[in-house]
Amino acid sequence: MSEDITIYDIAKDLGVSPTTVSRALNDHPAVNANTKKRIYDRAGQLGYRFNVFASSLRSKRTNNVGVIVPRLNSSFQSSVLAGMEKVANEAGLNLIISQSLESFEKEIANVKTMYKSRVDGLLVSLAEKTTSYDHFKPFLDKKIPVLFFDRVASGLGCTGVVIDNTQAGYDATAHLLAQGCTRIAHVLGNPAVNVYADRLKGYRYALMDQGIAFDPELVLHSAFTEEAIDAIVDWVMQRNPKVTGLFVSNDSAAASCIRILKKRGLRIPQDIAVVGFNNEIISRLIEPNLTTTNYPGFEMGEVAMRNLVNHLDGQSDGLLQKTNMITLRSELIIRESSLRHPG
Amino acid sequence: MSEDITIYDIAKDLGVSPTTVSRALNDHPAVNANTKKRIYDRAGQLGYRFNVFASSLRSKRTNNVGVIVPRLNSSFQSSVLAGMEKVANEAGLNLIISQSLESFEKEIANVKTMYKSRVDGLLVSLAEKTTSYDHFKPFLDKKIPVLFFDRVASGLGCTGVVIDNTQAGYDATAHLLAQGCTRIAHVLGNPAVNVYADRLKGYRYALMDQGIAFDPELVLHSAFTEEAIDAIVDWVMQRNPKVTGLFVSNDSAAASCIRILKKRGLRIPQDIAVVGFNNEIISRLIEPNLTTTNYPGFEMGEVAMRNLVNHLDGQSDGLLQKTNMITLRSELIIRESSLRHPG
DNA sequence: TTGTATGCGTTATCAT
DNA sequence: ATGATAACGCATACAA
Repeated sequence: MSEDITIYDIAKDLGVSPTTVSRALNDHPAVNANTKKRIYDRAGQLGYRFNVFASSLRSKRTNNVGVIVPRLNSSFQSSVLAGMEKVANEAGLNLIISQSLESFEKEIANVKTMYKSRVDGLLVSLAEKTTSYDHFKPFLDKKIPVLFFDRVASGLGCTGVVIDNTQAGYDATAHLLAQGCTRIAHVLGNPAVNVYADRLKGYRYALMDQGIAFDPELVLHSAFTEEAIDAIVDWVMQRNPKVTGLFVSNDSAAASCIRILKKRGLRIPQDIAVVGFNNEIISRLIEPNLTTTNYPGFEMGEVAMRNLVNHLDGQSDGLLQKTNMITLRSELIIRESSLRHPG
Repeated sequence: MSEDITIYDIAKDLGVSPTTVSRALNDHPAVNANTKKRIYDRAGQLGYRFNVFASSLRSKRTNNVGVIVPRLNSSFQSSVLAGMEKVANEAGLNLIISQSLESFEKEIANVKTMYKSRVDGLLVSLAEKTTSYDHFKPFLDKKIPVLFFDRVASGLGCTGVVIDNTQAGYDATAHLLAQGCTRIAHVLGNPAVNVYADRLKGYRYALMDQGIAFDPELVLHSAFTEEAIDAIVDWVMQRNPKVTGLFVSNDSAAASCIRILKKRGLRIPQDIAVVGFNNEIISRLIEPNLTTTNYPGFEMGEVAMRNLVNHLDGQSDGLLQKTNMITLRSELIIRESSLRHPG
């Protein structure tokens, strides 16, 4: 457990003041290039390690930003994080990542931990079960920036990075209609979450535009847990008249539905055309391949982090305050699970 | 941006010394229960926030532990992290998580970041591309504990938490042999990684035990990237005499292979029986369902973190030093993709 | 361009 | 059971 080298050691060693060493190591412009080089080199030789705690204590900046996601085990979230990490690295920020596992309690605990860790900013995609936003209040009170991505909180005055879920829901439904489906069932998650609420809205608009009456009997709220999938399929098969199109707001759930529907003797897409959401890897492995909406994960991560960085650097106080929602492009990817009229 | 409350504020407010406040907040036994309660309450009222930086600066402990995983988007890794988080929470430790995306360079950068962050300990599952362990030297030099899980480094004297990959590889191969496959191909990742090397060993032992000569023509090293999958299938189909069993050391790759093999007109398992590895969700969605080896992710996370915690608490200096490898139980899960003789 | 002095908020040490 | 004091390593206001 060798002793840690400090800027005092380097200073003494080189016959300069600790201030100069500090400045040199922070690449301060007012330090002689020569001196700077000598200090850099000596620091390297001595195995100097910058003390983030002393620095944070003094400067009141931690260079840590917190990220809270519902689940880590999705290719979408992994892409988001990769995008965030890229931008954060360039800006010299570290990421503290945690997952809420869709639980409200766990999200509250995570936010509290982030607060105690004194992150400079927070990036959040809300848990499915989140029902209020009080847990973010300490951040807002202290004016620590909070940005949301994908699953955003409304009414907090925080910037959000999203896709146009209403449009995406509309496109998915319109596609099913164009394939000749008239009885289209829609399965979504917690309707308090913007992504599900908006897609449902799009579903209704698309029906409306085709003069088809909205039937609440064709809308199901599901927890999307493994156990819930069987219930979804049961529900679908019990609809009367028969459902000919199924729009599930989640790829894994949609894929599982396809599997079970096939087991029960239904042909996809002839008997039921199926559309998912998110373009997870599974959508290209299930048979038939799943029609879905592509989510720009990496880009969403980049944009969210870039905005936070700009805010922290004070480059965009005016801009960010006014920006309330940043919308990225998404697209419907049509595959065999919904293609009834090839061509 | 209200001013932060410090223990001095609480002390002044209550007419006690800052030392007492510090002790009370750390639940020091030598503080009067009454005083303690008064301090707790007042801290709450004033909105006091513990300053981790001042604390870390003085105590030289950060209560942060770093975790580096190859990829976050797998249900296995997500389980591992959940297990780690559970134990870490109970011990009052925070997790700093980062992904190497299987890249050696990125792993080096991650380790460096963890070092600069002064984590109290490090938990690592190596990247596929990692070829040396020099980047861990700063940790070892400073006697900061490094533990490996799943993909472990040998020769560093660090504890590792693993499953018996040799046995698992043996069981998978023996199962294929029992199903009547004699020409069994094996596809693995970087053979420098223990998990692949050991499973290959198991594959060879199983063949040996059935008196079947090992044929290097039946072993393929793959990067397991999306692009590499087609190459795997091409390779499999070019083997001569025909391959009747396929053991792929990765579930997603195995699932993709099944999909493509089916497209090319082969029946699974009649023409080729397929076995994967890891029991990822995909293994139960692909058709036919994939035979695979179940990995105890959550438990692996718990065990690894528990060992680190014990080490940090100095509870087990003797024990951990001597423990070099902790092996958890895994099991072959037989599903339709390899079942040629039902019963 | 460089240096001096001080403080950030906590905990360790020693004392009472 | 409680307190006084110093120290952790760095950054900054001010001075030169």
